[in-house]
Amino acid sequence: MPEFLVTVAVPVPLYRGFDYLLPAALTDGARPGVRVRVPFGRRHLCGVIVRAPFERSDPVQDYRPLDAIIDDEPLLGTELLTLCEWAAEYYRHPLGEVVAAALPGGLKHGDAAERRRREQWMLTAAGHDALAALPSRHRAQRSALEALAAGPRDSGEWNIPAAVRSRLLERGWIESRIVEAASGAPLAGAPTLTAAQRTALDALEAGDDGFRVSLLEGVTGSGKTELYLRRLEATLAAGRQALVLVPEISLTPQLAQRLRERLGDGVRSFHSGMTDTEREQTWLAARDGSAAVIVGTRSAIFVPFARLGLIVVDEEHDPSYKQQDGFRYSARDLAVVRAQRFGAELILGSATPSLESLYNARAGRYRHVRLTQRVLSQAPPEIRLIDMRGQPLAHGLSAPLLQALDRCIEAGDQALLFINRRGYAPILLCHACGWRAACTHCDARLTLHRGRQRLICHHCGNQQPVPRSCPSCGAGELMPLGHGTERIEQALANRYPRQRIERLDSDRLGRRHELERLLDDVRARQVDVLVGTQILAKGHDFPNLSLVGIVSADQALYGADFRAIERMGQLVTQVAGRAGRAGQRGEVLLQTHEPDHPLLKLLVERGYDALSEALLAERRDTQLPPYAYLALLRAEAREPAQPLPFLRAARELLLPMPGIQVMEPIPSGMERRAGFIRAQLLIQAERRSTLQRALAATVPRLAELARGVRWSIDVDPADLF
DNA sequence: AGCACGCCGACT
DNA sequence: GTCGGCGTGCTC
Repeated sequence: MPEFLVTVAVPVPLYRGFDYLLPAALTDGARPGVRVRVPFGRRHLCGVIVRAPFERSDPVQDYRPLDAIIDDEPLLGTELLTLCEWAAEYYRHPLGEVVAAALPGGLKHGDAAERRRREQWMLTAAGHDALAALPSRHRAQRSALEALAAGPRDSGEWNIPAAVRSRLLERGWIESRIVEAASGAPLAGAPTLTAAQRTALDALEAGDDGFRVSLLEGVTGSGKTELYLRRLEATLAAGRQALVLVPEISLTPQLAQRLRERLGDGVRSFHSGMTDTEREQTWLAARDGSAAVIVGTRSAIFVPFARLGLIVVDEEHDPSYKQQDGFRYSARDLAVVRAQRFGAELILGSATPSLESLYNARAGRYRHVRLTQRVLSQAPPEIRLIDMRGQPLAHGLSAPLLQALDRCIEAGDQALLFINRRGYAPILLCHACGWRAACTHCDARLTLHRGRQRLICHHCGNQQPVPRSCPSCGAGELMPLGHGTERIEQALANRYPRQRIERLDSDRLGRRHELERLLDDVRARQVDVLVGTQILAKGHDFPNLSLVGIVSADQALYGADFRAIERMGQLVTQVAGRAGRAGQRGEVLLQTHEPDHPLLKLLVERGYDALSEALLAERRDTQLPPYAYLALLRAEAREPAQPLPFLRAARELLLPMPGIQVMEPIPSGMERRAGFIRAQLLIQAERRSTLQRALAATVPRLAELARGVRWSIDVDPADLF
């Protein structure tokens, strides 16, 4: 009697398939995509069958039988499974780990794939009355009730503190109900499109249904979201589902709510801020077709769909679509692959498209749809450079910027200041001996955080108390050098004691409700000046800003990374775009010590289009992406002598491969980080396929060379540090 | 990544 | 004399 084997993807970092004997009693259910429990060494793991049963041909090899089959039906359909296989190949990451990354929480560990009934919260009649009568000092209750007044919310998507919820429940103002499936009808109708939006929508719609990629380039305020909505409506009307990706968790509730108003309550969120159960339920709801639209962050690219018709990647240029550790995939690039294999439509939206997408549009692979006018038709903000050289500065702020702030505040308008640096000051210096607070684990200075009274390393998270006197000479006065968001916030609070100054950076994002409340206050014009980092550039809507100040963008101009200027252009344009949205033209001031830098001038005088044009020409001349393909082999070890020899050995493996260039291994930008010495090897190719071939032949062999060295391969690296 | 096996230092 | 350090080797 012949024996049968199945290949199982096991969640371990190994580049091999693992074959298991299939017990005769289990033959029927063993299909690709089905989860199984398998013995692995001394452990038992949950894996996924990736190859249908095949007859055993090797009589010598010792196989172990699998323990059990978990699913009756494949949990991963062909579509998701082949996406995982493609991603594992392309990013050179073990398939078992890719599959594990695609499965949410409990499902990854073998929990039964059961759809629970869906619980929703809604207002009672008493709740409606209470909302009208509630004193405004009950802020938390009020905003919770207001959220429900707009319509029922899924228990997982109604982010309020448990204490507030139980208080409301006690008073009989809210109730929960179990619903079977999405049922709510849209609450809002569609607004009339502007002529420009109409033209753009026609361009998105033209041609047959099915696979197509459109790069929707639209300046801030040009109404991209309305176009997404139109295509989403059409997709749902055709009985298909849609996936909408956003770069940041904090953007999901906002967008999900807006979509829900128009598309009904089949809109569900999916992101890492949800509990395992919530994510698992949403994942299953998309898979069985009962969730119509999923709004999510990067990891949502692996949500399965019964009938996927449309993917939208909002702010497609955003670097957070690239995972920066472990399985280093790009959700935006996988969206292209997924849409193509599934015959779905893909819209890449941005006010500042990545050079990759512009290049693809230019090459005719993507439709290039432009929305150059703002809906409210005011002129786009003009960016004015402030030459800081030799100027007196108050906490990093020049006289012209401070004067503009004065005028803005006097007029009762709102201002935004952008600085891409958290904390109070990036350096703490001893005035007497020159000592600087440094991280003991990294080649980095510690950042002074005054609010928390701590010195913090932004690279490894290491913290220590702020010393009273210099630890080196014992005598000197310690002075903060440079400026972060905290310091600017404080300087402004001192200058404008009667105004409300708020800070928005990842340090303040601890509690989700806090962010939403702060944004509400900003929109209600209760905040006069908002100081923050790049979070401000990520699509939050501030309708009342009349002044945007960019404290500095100079770092990018000296930045070693080849994408630094592209990023700077995107950030500056995005932040500037926040200015002057509702009727009034905004003012944008950019402080710099490099007012003559040609690319900075180009951006300011002729805009992101012209900058991207120039950068593309530069990339072509230097043979960098998108005109070439890169992979970066990173290595790190506790022992300083280890990474480079490992990379040299890896280079020897790679050198004979045709069609690629292999650079000399070099120490990483920050050589020591979190106690590890790091180095990297850059591989370059003119064609994706030759790079792929070279990596396929060499990467699985690297494990043998790695003695005490941790390594990882990064295909299409986002930065070269 | 786990989890074992295996050969050298400070403890009851 | 044992407990335990983490080097290295393997996982169908």
